[in-house]
Amino acid sequence: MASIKEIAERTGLSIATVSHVINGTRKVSDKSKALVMDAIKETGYKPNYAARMLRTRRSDTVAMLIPNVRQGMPTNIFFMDVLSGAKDYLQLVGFNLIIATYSEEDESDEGDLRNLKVLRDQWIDGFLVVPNKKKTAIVKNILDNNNPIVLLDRAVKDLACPCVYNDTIKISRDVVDVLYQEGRRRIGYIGGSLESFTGFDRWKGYKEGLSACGLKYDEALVGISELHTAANGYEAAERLIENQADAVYVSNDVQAIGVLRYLKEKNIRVPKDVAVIGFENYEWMEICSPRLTTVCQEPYEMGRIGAQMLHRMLEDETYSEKVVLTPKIIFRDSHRRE
Amino acid sequence: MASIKEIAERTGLSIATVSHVINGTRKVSDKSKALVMDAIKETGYKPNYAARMLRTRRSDTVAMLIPNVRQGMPTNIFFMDVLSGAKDYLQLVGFNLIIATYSEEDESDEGDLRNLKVLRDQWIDGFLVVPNKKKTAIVKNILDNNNPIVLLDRAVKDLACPCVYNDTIKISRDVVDVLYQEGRRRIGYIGGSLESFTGFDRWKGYKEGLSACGLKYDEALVGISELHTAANGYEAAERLIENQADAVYVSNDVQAIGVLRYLKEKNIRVPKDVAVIGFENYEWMEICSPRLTTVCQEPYEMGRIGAQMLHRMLEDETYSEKVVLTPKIIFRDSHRRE
DNA sequence: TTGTATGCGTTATCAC
DNA sequence: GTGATAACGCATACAA
Repeated sequence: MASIKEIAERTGLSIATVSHVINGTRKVSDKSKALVMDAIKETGYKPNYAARMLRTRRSDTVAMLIPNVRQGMPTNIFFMDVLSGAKDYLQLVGFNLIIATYSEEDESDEGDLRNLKVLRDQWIDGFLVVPNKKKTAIVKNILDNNNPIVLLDRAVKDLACPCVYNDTIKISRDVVDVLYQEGRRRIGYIGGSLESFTGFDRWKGYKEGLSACGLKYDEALVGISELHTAANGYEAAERLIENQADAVYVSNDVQAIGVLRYLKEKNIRVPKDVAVIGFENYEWMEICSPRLTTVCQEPYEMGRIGAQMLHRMLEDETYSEKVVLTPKIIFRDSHRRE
Repeated sequence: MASIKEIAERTGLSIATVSHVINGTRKVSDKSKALVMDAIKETGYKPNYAARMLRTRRSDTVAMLIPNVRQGMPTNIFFMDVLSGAKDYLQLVGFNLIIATYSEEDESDEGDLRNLKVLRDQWIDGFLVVPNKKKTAIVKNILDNNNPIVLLDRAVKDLACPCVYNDTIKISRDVVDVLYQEGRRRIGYIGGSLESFTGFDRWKGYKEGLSACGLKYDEALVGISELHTAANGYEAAERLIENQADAVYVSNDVQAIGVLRYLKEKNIRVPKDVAVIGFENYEWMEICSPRLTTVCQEPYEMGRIGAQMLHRMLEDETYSEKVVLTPKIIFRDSHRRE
């Protein structure tokens, strides 16, 4: 591998000049410039990443930390889209993106801090993190080390750091309102753990939505489960239906699968007997019977904007912002009165 | 940030000894060892990644290159699983994983080579690549630079490099056989471009399967489209049904969505009127009507094995292997005679 | 407009 | 068992 020294020798110029040509960091005569360019082309010279990094203390690399994703799960579409958004932006501005995960189940913070090489070695310029309510240690660790960080998807309220997240509470209120407008009065809720950021907000919005409509919050119509599995959704649906729910807001895609399976098995007509509104907006929701009305987040945008914010933070230390995205409801057939 | 020099000073030992303690690379007295460990703990010293990299010429970082993924697509589940498998293994053995994508549409090879920073800068220890039939330039470029590479999902036959892929031809033959055993005689095929590795093999297996059953290959029962979209699947289904297909093998998940939508709209009963076998094995296929019988690949395994192979190549230059995975058919309800 | 020389933090070679 | 020191390739302060 050719080095800058070789280019200098070939061109009869100094290392300094060559370096300045490469980085455009001071005035160089056109003649020298051309000389250097030619030599670079001939030798196929590439600046040594490690050497540059050692000198400049910048790696042009950011890491994205997400919770461990289960195999074959629709949720993976969400994370992949977030990832794509971030990656597309970073690739554009010449940054590398490292991907790492932490375990959602493992309770010990120390485990993550020990296992995440990317946190241990201090060479990453900045972090994009999808945080977990139980695992704020990772975020704190990054902040303690004075590393730039942008939180994705979930805002950590007691932590003053930049983030991009969805206004889940508002959209959940809207969902309830839609169902109410369609004449539903026993509107149920199925969702994930209240210990999770997203689980809590979606549930909170549901509750607020009820009272905005003048409806009572009824535990019998609420199914919360720690794990997001189709089986959980199935069981929750069973209970809600037994308690005469006439509408269900399922606040995550995996449980929605279970809910739909239950309704189909029991020949409960959607939306005639029970209206359903789901979460996330994937193509496959088009082929449910009937086509599923859902809340639509914009994961790609979230990733892209987050990466952009982080990039800006790397150039301007004082920059900090909280960006709130507004999810939309995609109206299909499963919510409306027939 | 504390450096190795500081540790040396604190302990009264030399830099060399400290380095050897850290790397376990030569005998050091227990006493010195303890001294160093203590100093490291006190100062929170971390070896400088760039400096080490500069010296050793190893980054302990590999990059995964995949085709650009469209937003909200089930295919993303597949890639995310591949990614997870690779990442889990690499995280375990202390490697970083960089993720980058190339555009499937962009015809110019040069575009990718120019835009992919990870290919330009030569600091990645090895590559995991999901190749594209039209874009072998990326693979060749990596090989030309003498970088270790493992191909994922798709084997490039004229290129002798290690890979993990599925025996798609065989499983496609099996799919046809299953439908034949169920009494179907007008078995159609819907899939993606024959210009793609996967598209070609699935189609080839279908064709071979037909002749193994003594059935004629009939163009009227075959719908190939360049783009994998639900809309394409829809149109293809329309044509096949008009031509009296009594079974359809849809060889990718996105088009399957379109096919199912068409059949539902036209009230064509599955599997009574038309049997359907799909591809990929995601949870949402459970809630189709009826539950969709599908070919099941193991993307997570593929990623994990690929990473493992690459890791081994980095330690042993002579190592090279081709691993063939065997997909399975997940039997649900959409294939069987009622 | 250009060149010289120093140092970034390691690892590894050689010497003791 | 241990230490001194060169070298990795680059960016930059200082000098000309």
